[in-house]
Amino acid sequence: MNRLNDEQFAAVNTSLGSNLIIASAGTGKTSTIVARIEKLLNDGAKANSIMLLTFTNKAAREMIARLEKKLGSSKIKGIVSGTFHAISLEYLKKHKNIQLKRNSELRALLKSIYEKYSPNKDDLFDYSYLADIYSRFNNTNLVDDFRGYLKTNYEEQGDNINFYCKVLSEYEEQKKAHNYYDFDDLLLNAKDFFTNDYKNEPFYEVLVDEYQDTNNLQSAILDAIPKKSLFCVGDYDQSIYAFNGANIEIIGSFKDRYKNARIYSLNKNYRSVSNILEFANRVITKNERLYPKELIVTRKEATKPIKLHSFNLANEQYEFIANDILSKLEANNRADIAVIYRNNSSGDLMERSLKQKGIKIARKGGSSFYELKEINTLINLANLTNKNSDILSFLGILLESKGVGNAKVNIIYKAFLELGNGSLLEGILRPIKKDNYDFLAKSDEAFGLFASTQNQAKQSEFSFLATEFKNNPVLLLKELKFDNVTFLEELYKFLKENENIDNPSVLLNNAYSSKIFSLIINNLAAKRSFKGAKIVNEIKEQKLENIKNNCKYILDDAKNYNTFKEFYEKTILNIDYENTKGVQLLTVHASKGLEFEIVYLIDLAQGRFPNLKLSKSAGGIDEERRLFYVALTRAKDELIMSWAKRQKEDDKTDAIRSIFIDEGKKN
DNA sequence: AAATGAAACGTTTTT
DNA sequence: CGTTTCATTT
Repeated sequence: MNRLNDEQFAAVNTSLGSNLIIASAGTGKTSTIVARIEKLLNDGAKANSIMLLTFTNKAAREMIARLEKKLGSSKIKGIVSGTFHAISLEYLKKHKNIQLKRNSELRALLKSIYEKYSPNKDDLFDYSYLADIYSRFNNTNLVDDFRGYLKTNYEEQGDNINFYCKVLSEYEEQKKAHNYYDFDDLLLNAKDFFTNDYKNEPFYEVLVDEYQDTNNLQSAILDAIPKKSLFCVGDYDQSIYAFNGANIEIIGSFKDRYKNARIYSLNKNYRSVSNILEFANRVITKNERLYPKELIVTRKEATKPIKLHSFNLANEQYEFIANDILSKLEANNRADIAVIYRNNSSGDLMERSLKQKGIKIARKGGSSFYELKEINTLINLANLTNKNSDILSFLGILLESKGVGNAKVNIIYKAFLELGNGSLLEGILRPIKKDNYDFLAKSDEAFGLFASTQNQAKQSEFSFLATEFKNNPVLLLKELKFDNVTFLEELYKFLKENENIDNPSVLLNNAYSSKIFSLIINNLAAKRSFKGAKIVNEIKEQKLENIKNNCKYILDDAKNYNTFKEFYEKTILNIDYENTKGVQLLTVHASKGLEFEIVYLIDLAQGRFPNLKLSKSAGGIDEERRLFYVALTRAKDELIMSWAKRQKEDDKTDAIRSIFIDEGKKN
């Protein structure tokens, strides 16, 4: 779509200031943003004075690619683009030492502090819920401190609040000591940075895509960025991230918050055929209209009827859909077909049914790829070769050694740190030499376990080790068992050979083919192949194959980066590898911004979608309805809905079909 | 006191 | 499936 329609043209050519573009689903929002940037550049704006904020890094990449195709790379070089998080990191790391960490890793840290102080009471929030609340607080409340926030919102927790505050303040101290940052820290620090430390020229214009999903903190960052003009594009009907703090009021109150704000809307839908669009429109009009708008059909061709299939059992549904997809593969590309669901768990069984029929799939998200143990192990191993003494990576690796738990990891970690004068890597590779190591015992009570009389005898026990590692004083630790020692030696070998390698592809490939890695994944495959108290060898082989396949993705992806740190940060920011070669399996949330010729919308049982438990909190039933609307409007030509009365055979009651289906039906 | 292994549990969504 | 809990082992 190269030519702009009247609505788009008006938006693209608006003057500098505060502009909000209400872009309904499929109305050419991306083209509009791309055209706007092109116009700014033609007006003489410097590329590096344009900032483009998107919800995913993939979206940013695609828009930049489109601009590059149109204008050539030299003209657009310097445009600041990416998610709030990615751009924040970009700026912050110029001034600070930032060790970006995955949420799951930092949760482990929080957990350990939580458990250290935990009073034995049964009305306590568990650490994970506490982490959620804390994150919510950070993203939404810019006024109170955490204690005040808890007192206001969780008054009934009483004295527990003191405990929570203590845990979180120590957590913050720990993070600071290691320079650990999580997603929220990136935003919090970015807000500070743009408020106090940003000294360059103001931006010519800041453009924001998916504006309906910004939260209060992100909105504050926007306000803090010095700029001449703001260009926000969004659709309140597609606001689906309330759980993440997204505040629909931000788009709703645009006119009130910015003086002389101009509002444009894009209503002509180029994506979907009429019956799908009309269905979606009927559903979404049940929600309050924040700005008047309507979706206008432009595709007037004949339509295929929207289908609805009902089943008694979820598995029958998956089976049917797999067959239905199979029948369409002659006429359609796999990647033009999507199966969309509310909960990731729907994807697991759907995936299995499709695979059984030999249909290639590409699944997005899910039990996050980067949270897989094998992937984390690979990344942790590589991460240990760099110079910072990363206890979280060390913990991740050492816990895989039999007979080592949290407590022992700590002892070993501290010993290496002492022996390396503060550097873990040095402690493992080149421990300092002393006549005796009693000083370790005095430095921390954990080392009370050292006894100099035992030291000599103990050390000689390990003379069989093949490497220099046999002389490492860490072996004096009396709680190291035979297995642990050989495990540590394998770690030593890996680090020794890779300490000076920074190329992520080489480093990860070496980690992948290392002995220590094969030890770990063997255990992992064994764990995953337990059937009734026994390891089934056939399954184990298959799991091992799975693990290796998972690793291949990441080994492939690593080729795109020059330094390990760059790779590491990008994987955490979820700058994902392309996988568009199969039938697309994805959650509604992950489908945002995408479109497919054929869409299967599955598991539309009341309770599941809308999720009734959740609709009592956060965005409520309206948000669930918006989710449904987003799912519907992904479909270009064909929409097939389905649901089952029972998820499992032994479910006690039958579900009814989603009320949203009935809302969309013509009267 | 720490680690293990078996058994029960529950499971939204993402940067 | 991974996580949590509990009883048992080291």
